[in-house]
Amino acid sequence: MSLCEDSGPLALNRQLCFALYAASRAVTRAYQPMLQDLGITYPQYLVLLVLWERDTEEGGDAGTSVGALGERLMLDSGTLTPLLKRMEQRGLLERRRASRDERVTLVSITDAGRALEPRARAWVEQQLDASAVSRQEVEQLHRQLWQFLEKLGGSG
Amino acid sequence: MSLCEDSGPLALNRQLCFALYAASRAVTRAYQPMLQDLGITYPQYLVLLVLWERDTEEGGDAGTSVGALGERLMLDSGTLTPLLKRMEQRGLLERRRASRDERVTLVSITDAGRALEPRARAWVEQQLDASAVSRQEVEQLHRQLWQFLEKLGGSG
DNA sequence: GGAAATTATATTGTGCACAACTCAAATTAC
DNA sequence: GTAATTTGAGTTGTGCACAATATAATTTCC
Repeated sequence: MSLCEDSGPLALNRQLCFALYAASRAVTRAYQPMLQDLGITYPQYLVLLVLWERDTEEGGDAGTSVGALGERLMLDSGTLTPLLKRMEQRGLLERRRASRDERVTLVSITDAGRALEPRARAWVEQQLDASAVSRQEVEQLHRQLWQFLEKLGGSG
Repeated sequence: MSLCEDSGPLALNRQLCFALYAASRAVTRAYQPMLQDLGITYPQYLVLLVLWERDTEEGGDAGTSVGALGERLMLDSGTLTPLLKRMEQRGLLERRRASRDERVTLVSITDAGRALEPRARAWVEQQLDASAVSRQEVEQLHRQLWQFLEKLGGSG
């Protein structure tokens, strides 16, 4: 790919920032068949991943606050609030105010939301098996990305 | 980071897809001070990178078609057309129809657009020098991302 | 050479991201 | 105990992404 080969004063860094940007969108595109089948979007899927996870923990059904979701997904309320409302309208989750602190909105998964988990899991497993990318490559890339993310966060 | 450590049925793949998504947004955030200084957005910066590059080639000023830009940035006309119109309004580039083929819109950089290049380059160089991430790490991550992108494209 | 198919861009509509702001509830300081 | 501050969601406005569609110019095929 020519983007990967040429050089120039801005080339090195552009390529990392652009490679990240392009790879992120490519992965979202790769998820589209599954997401369309489930009737959700990619960020909605990420929200479900967090809720599914909390759901299987003990004492899980207290709900997850919008703030906790945002910290986990690195998204703010301006993104999450309308997204969660759409998911609530589709019956995938419920939102209610916390009685202990009325400022907090607690989100909890519904049965309809739970029902999507095995379908998503099956698809992901199948993709990993069928993929040209080995699990080892996936793990290595993942590790490097988190190292990079931590250094970005630490240095500004 | 707990996102990087826990496990579960959907964990491995989620972490790569989410790591890419989070890293891409983190990089965009890291560019914000420079972008705000130049008065542009991140995708607009990517467009300028392509135009700056073509500008320094010989016979560069024939302009770049919307299609060529889209292929390079992996974006379609639905994204590019309004973005390019905003950049045109800010005087960073010009759009005109190709005389050889009236379907084609040619984009060419203006002096105002050219003037941003040294400022962007200086900032990027400075960031690379000041960063906690070594150039070697940047290069390795970049290489792996392109390998991954090529495999994604090849296998679906 | 004219109808049909193709191509390049533009338009429309939905859903993120995110900055900036509002507002109410809770905390703190005094 | 109440005024000032902080905190957690929500709102508003701008700008991507991208699917689906539209439109007009070009090419292809008889």
